[in-house]
Order: sequence, then structure tokens, then C-alpha cells
Amino acid sequence: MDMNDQEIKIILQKKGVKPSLHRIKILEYLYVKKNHPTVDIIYRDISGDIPTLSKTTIYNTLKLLYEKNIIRMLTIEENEVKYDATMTNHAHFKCISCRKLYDLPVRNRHLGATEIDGHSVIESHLYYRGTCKFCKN
Amino acid sequence: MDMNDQEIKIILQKKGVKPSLHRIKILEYLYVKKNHPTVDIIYRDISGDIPTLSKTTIYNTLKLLYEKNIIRMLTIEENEVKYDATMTNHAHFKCISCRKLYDLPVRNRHLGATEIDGHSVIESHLYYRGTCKFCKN
DNA sequence: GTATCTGCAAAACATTTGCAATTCT
DNA sequence: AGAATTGCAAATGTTTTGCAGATAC
Repeated sequence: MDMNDQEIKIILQKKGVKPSLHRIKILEYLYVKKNHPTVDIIYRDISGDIPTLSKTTIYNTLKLLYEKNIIRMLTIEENEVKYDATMTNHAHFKCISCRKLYDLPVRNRHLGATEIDGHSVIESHLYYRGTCKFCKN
Repeated sequence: MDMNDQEIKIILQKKGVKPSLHRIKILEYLYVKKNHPTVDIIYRDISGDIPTLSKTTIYNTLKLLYEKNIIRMLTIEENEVKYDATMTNHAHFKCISCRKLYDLPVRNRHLGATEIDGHSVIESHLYYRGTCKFCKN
């Protein structure tokens, strides 16, 4: 078990999640790749390393990690959910041409709000759709 | 044909969409109800008035209206798309307890941006999840 | 040994698609 | 008649569910 696995394990334990091998590997993937993957992408990328891994476990794990506030769930796409382990406030930009999803380090007071119009905020999402700087020419 | 239908018709024509009865009624529903409905909700609510209306037509129409920039598509829910005819910049608040979706009249310079980090912005979305003021007690 | 985690297959849904029927001018 | 619109039924694709088997402590 290398350093990364150990760190991931501690993160899970702190949040009250039992650090099974599958859970560690899925969360580690999110931390290392930072690619806002779907369930399918995760399955495609790590099922080689963990031959017994099933998609059901990925679904279960991501749901659990989301409920424990360890990762974010991105519903920018109409048809599939993406996940993100970056928990600091940031925005996203979706290019409708190349389909890439960019992180934007936006400093926005609205993203850090804990209360809006009397409602208690748990999570905030800011995202844009458009044509990215590499596609617009 | 009442005043509303006439107004809706003109809006559609201005955007280059032929104002069929179905299209008028679907867009009018969105304007009048302002309830961020799903395809199913629209179908449930207006298929009584228009007995021949099919869900396929609602799907077709909403897609067309979205592409013509007449309505917005909201992907806040994981599993289904909602639609909104309010085109002025505003945010949304989703209550995880009562499940209601609120409009928030947020004045946010980020929502009006046409360019971010060199990318050309076409649409902006800001939304929150949490517990609404009526559920939190 | 008991509780939790995992995996398979089937089910459940929302959405899309192909194509035929209808409507409008 | 010709072109666009609509509707049905089937297909698609993602996510959930039920339950059985495996694993961990």
C-alpha cells in the first residue's frame, strides 16, 4: 500500500466510511485523475487493476461518498452523472463543441454562501455552457 | 385564440419556429405555470386539453425550443430534465427535504458573463441544494 | 458468526429513434 | 402534392433493485 492509499484511507475513516479496497481505489482515481468521470469511465479505467470490480459497486460507492460529502455529483450532462473529488469552490465550463469539461477557479461569494433567501445551503454549483477557447476559432 | 396565445405565437415566429397548436400550448404552459416541469408533468397537465398530444411531441418541442434559445434546460435533478421559460438571469434552490425547486433573483455578475477564462459563454447556471426555509424547522 | 460489502441479472425509467400517419398550405 | 409535424412502438442507455454469495472483523 503506497502513500496515496494510506491518505485516502484516512479520509474515508474520518468521514465514517469503511475503507474497503474498492472504495479506496475509486476515490483515489477521482483524486488523481480529476477528470469528472462517469461510472462507465471509472469502470473502464480501473476494472483492469481490480478484475472483480463491478459497476454496481461503483454506483454504490459513489452514492455513499456523495452522501458522506466526500465527493460532488455533477449533473451538467442531460443523460449521465459525473463525479468530482475537488471539494473547494470552483465552477465548471462545458464546451458544446469538443465536449470537454473545464474547471474554473472562480472566486464567487455566492458559491461560498451558507444561506440564501432564508434557505440553508449545503452545496452550490455554478457552470457554463459555450465554446471553449480552443474550439472557438 | 386569446391574447396569450397570440403573444406566444409571435415569440415563436420571431425565433423562427412555426407556431403549431402544440408548440403554442407547451410554451404557454411554461410561461404561465413557471413550475420547472418535466416532460411527464407537462404531459399530465395539458394532455387533457389537447387529447392528441403525445410525449414524443413534447420531447421534440422542448428540444426545439431549447435549441432556438426560447427556453432553458435545467439538469439539477440526477434523473430527469426540467424546463424553464424564464430567460432572465436567476439562480435555483433545490430543497432536499420537500423537493421543491425555488427561483432565486440573484444579481450575480458571473451569471451575466459572456466570456470566462477565454471561453465564450452561451448559458450560465447557478443552483444550490439544501434545506428550504419552510423545511428547516 | 454476524454484519457488511459486493456482483449478477433483471427491472425501472427517461429519452431517442425509425417510420408511418396526419396535418397544413 | 409536398413539406413539416406528429405519434406509436421499439430501442437505447443509465441507474436502481433484489437477492445470493463473498468478505471482513
